[in-house]
Amino acid sequence: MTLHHDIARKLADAGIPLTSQRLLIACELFAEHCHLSADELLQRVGSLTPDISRATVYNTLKLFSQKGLVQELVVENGKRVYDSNTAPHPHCYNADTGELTDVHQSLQLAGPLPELPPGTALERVDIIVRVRNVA
Amino acid sequence: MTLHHDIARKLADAGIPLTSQRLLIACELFAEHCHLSADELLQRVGSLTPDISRATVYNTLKLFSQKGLVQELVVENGKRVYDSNTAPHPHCYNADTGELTDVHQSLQLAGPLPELPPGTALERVDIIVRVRNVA
DNA sequence: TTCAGTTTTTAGACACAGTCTAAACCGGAA
DNA sequence: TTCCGGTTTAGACTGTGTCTAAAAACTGAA
Repeated sequence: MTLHHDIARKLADAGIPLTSQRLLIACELFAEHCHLSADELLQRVGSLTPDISRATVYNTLKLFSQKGLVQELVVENGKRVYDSNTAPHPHCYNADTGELTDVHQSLQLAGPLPELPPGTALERVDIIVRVRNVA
Repeated sequence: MTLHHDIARKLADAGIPLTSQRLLIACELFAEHCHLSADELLQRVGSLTPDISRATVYNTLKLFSQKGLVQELVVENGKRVYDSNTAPHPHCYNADTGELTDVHQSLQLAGPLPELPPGTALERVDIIVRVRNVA
C-alpha cells in the first residue's frame, strides 16, 4: 500500500474522481501537515511537472475543501491557506511574520455557544491565538 | 458637546492629529457599531464629499487600527473589515452570505491559553462562530 | 507676513490573489 | 470510430490593497 494508493482511496471515499493532477496536488497537500496557500502549492507542484495550471490548483483546492478533505482558513493579508488537518483545532498566528501554526493543545469554550442567527446552523468555531514578536 | 467634538477628542487622545478627512472617516466609522470594509467606507464618505481619495481611506484605517481605535478583522474572501468595537468579543460569520455580526454574549475559553511560541507575546484571541444558512 | 520644513492628501500606476471563459483535452460508451 | 460529459488549460479579467511622486496644507520661526 503506497502513499499514492492511500490518497487515491481517500479521494474515492470523498466521491472525487481521480485525475493525475488531483493526485499530485493531494500528495503535496497530505505529505506533511502544514498550511499551504494555493500559490505555494502551485509552485511546489509546478516544480515537479510544468504541466499543471493555476486554475486547476484553485479548482482542486476548492473541491477538496467542499468535500471536507482540507480546511480552508483565512487569517490575514488576504491569502487563504489550506490545512490538511480537518479536525477542529485552534491556530496560532504571528502578526509580525505571518506564520500560521497549529495549536496542538485543545481549547474548549467555557459555557454554551451563543444563540445563532435565525435560519442558520453551526459550521465550526475558529479560534485564532494572535501573537507578536517581543521587541 | 457634539458628535464631532467627541470624535475629535477621541483622535486627540490616541495621539492622532486632526484633519478634515480623518474626522469624516471617523464619524462614519463610529456613528453606528458596524463592520465596514475600506471600500464600503470610501463609498459612504465619497457620497458626502467627492474629495477624499482611496489612499487616504486606506491609510487612515490602518492608522486608526494601529492606534487601537478600531479592530481590523479578516474573515474570508480576502476582504478586511474594521470593527469600531475594540473590546474583545466573538464574531459570527455567515459563510453563505458573507455577513459578519458581533456576538454580544461573551465566550470564555475553558482552561489556560496554550504555550506561545518562544519570543512572542499574546496580542488577542479571535473567536469566530461560522454558520451556514439551513436549506 | 513670509519662508522653510514637515506632514498629509492625492491620482494614478502597480502588485497580488483569485475568478471566469472559451477552447482543448481525455476517457468511456455506443 | 464518433459522441458526450467531465476536466484541464491559457490567458484575460476583477477586486482589494499598496506604492510613488507630486501637490497641498499645516507649523513654527523670523
